[in-house]
Amino acid sequence: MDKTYSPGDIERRVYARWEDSGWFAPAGDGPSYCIMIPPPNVTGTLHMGHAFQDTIMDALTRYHRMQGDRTLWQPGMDHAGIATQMVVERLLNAEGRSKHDLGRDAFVERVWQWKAESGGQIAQQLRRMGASVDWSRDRFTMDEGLSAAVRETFVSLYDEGLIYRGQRLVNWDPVLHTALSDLEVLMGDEDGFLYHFRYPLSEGDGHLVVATTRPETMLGDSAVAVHPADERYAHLVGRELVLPIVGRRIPVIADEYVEAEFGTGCVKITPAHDFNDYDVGKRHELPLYNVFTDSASMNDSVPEAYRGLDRFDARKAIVAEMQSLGLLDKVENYTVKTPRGDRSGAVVEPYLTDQWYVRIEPLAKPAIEAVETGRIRFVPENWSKTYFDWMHNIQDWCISRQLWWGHRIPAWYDESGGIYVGRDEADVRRKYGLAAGVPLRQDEDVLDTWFSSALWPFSTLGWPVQTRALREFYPGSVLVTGFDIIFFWVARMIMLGLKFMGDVPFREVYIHGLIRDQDGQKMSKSKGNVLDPLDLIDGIDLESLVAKRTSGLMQPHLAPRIEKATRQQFPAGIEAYGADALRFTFAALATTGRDIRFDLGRIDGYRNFCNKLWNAARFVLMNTSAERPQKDAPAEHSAADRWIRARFDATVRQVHRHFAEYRLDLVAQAVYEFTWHEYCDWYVEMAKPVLKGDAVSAAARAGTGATLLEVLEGLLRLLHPIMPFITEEIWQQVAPRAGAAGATIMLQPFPRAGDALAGDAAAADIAVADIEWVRQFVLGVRQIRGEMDIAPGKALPVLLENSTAEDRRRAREHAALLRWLARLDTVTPLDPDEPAPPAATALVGDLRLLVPMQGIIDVGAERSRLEKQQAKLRGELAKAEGKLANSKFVGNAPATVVAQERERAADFGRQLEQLGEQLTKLAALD
RNA sequence: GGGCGAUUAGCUCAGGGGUAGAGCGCCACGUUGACAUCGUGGAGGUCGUUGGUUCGAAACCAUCAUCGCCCACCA
Repeated sequence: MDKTYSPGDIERRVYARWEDSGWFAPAGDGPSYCIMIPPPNVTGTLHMGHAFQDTIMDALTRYHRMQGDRTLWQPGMDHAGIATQMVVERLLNAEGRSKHDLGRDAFVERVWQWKAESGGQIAQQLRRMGASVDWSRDRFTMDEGLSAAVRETFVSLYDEGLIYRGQRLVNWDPVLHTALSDLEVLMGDEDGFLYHFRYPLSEGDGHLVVATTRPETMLGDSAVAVHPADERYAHLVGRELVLPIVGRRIPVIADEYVEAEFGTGCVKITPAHDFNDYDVGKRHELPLYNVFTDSASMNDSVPEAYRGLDRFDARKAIVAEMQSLGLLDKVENYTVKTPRGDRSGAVVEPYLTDQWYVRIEPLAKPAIEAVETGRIRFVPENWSKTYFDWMHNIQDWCISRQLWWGHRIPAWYDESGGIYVGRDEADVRRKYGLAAGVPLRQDEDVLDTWFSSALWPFSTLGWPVQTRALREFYPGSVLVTGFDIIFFWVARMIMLGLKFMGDVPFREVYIHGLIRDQDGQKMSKSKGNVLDPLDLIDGIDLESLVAKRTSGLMQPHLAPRIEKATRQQFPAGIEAYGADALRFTFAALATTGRDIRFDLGRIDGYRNFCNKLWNAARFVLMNTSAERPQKDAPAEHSAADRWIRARFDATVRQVHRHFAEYRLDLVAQAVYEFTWHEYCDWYVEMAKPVLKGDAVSAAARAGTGATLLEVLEGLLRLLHPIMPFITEEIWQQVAPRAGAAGATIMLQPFPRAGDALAGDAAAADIAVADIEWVRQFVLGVRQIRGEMDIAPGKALPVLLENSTAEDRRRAREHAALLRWLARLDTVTPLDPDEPAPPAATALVGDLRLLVPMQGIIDVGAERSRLEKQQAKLRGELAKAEGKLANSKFVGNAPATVVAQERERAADFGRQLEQLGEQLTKLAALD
């Protein structure tokens, strides 16, 4: 083995072997365990959020697989309608063509071609992360099977009256020319203006002043509304105004919707271009005047001067004309709530169109109950509140999109507009008894991408065919996802899963936090703070990193700033940390449900952790026999052996508990602590005198060798779910010596509580107590050494004062250990009446360790050292005594707490006494 | 306007009614045959504010402050 762990050489080889061997597929006859991957967009590449999420899912998957569960981690990708169409359109544009030049069929063909050539890069990147998904079951939402599931659900919902077609206002993206669901519209605060316009009365003098942020829509006004209780305007209700520029007569109406306190208390009503106005219009039976084209320029219904103008140009022109007419009352600066499409960034318009909707309430009801009754559990629990809030206020879901890439809506129209819904045209003709001669044309629209995503938990398993996989793996065990898609995806899966499978799609929903940069900023291309997980695995030099971050920017003028920040933060580029270090970092940061600042310091530390493990393994391999020990060869376990086994066992128990609670951060912390600070820092050091000492029996040597190997082998299995690569690589060498057989660590049993323990519990208890004593002893000597500046290499004599028989037994039995760990020369108990030489002191309970000072130690320094300890102890003692003197404490606190406090106070007292004695002796030397 | 979350060491974060923790960083010492991606020792915190509950609060409750996020139709 090399002196330093170098992941690059190992990871690809190890992964290829796992994949080629088919080990990711469900196996065995244990209970089913299933996680569905949230399908990444086919256009996507792996970002930090994916890498984090994949680490969590893979750790859970590997843990359960090792537990013997029949485990499936289902992979796949999403066709991502709008995103993918935009990518391919951009490519066409670069060739100087548009999708209309190609026509629908050729365009769709082109998208498939793009997918075959450049789509799904993320699958390769997932492999680099070590993801143990079952590639043999890989799915794509536009696969024939999944498309059949989409058609089946659509037809079924339609037949049941849960899907309908209707004309109403939708969120219209005038750039992409498609409808959007409410969720795809992002509301933002933007600087704008509030314009106050005068609308003259049609008869007599006077006018009303209306305030609007959207002057261009006034061309479509069909009323002005005031509040019914607003006395200022009560006399005008029912009269008419002349709509300026247009000249149309419009009524003044009264409606509760108006807030009398806002602005002038008069609102212009434009039913065709505002969701609220639409409702007002309905209540008052107002006419709708649509003034926009589908690109949101003015249509032919408006006065000639405005026809064809873009909406924002029209706005300026209308304000100018109102001003020249003397009808512009005033203009105020105003923060405008602006809706934008989440993909295009275009300002979205409420626009009157025919669209398909899912009637959501009947589906939402059981989905709410499923969470209320605990059939689905959110982790952490508080996300269920978010879920309920949304589900209780949910609106019908607009599922049609005016795109070409996606699942075409399985609806056909006859020449008079009759609607027929079926699996295909033949099915429709059969179902509705339409003769072959009746011309039918299919709906041009496709379905919202999230419609097919909502079916993912069962469509991937073969539904509507009743497959074995469906029986085995539905419902899934847990869904691992970010809170940002609870509405988009989680809620819809629950609704459709309950509807079509009659059961929840998963038992638990584990919601993880969002990965942010070291300053808490969201990572984004335009901020230039994106980290690519692959760069953390493989490393990247500074110039490549700068080039990567500054190329392809939407706003190229940001490049210099990004470059500067990048050069400052990564003067030497990014080191190659390896996938395991990255995964361990994610696991360690995976505290539930809060944002995560990705701190490079952490990954640095965990790379070192990999190296530590690697070197511990090197030590073990170099110092144990390659021969498997004979079954009946005499082996004898030392206290240290029993101690480390007990510690390992305690760690195993913790890990199981933390996995059950999805606390990967605590799993990581527990295994880190054990590996570094118990196994390496103490046990490996304790093993050295046994393995290398002269006066050691073969049986003792065998016992320690076996313990080193067996605990390491178990530890590798314990670490495997989080660090699959390095554990596999080491395990291949360690396992045979530790008596473990098998082709791969990933199919070995996960350590169970009790496995590692050797011998009876009583012996283990004694061993643990002895080793704790040894550690206190060693720490005491080291502290003297460190604080008194004694060379680490200098062997010291230690005298034991005030020792019990137990102390002397321990000192005798563990003399070799003490000498090695604390670099001691001799350990000598003093008789009770034997005079002690001047010495530096450390306490182990009531036992006083003395390091004689002649020539080594400065009396003054030792005194001030002891005085410092004394001061600390006095503080603690005062606190404890204060409590004990408080009769309320003694009277009310539980007896055990009081007893514990008494004990503490007594301990402090004794220690102070010891220190005091020692100080007196030192004082006598001055 | 509603809702949620956060506030603990210089930084990133655990913890949780009775002794304040980790990693990184910092200081000192160290080329002891696993590892300098290391070892040993050390310094460093009145746990955001103000009240309350309690024998006891960093933890529970309330209030405020600051920051972040989600939802919502005052034009």
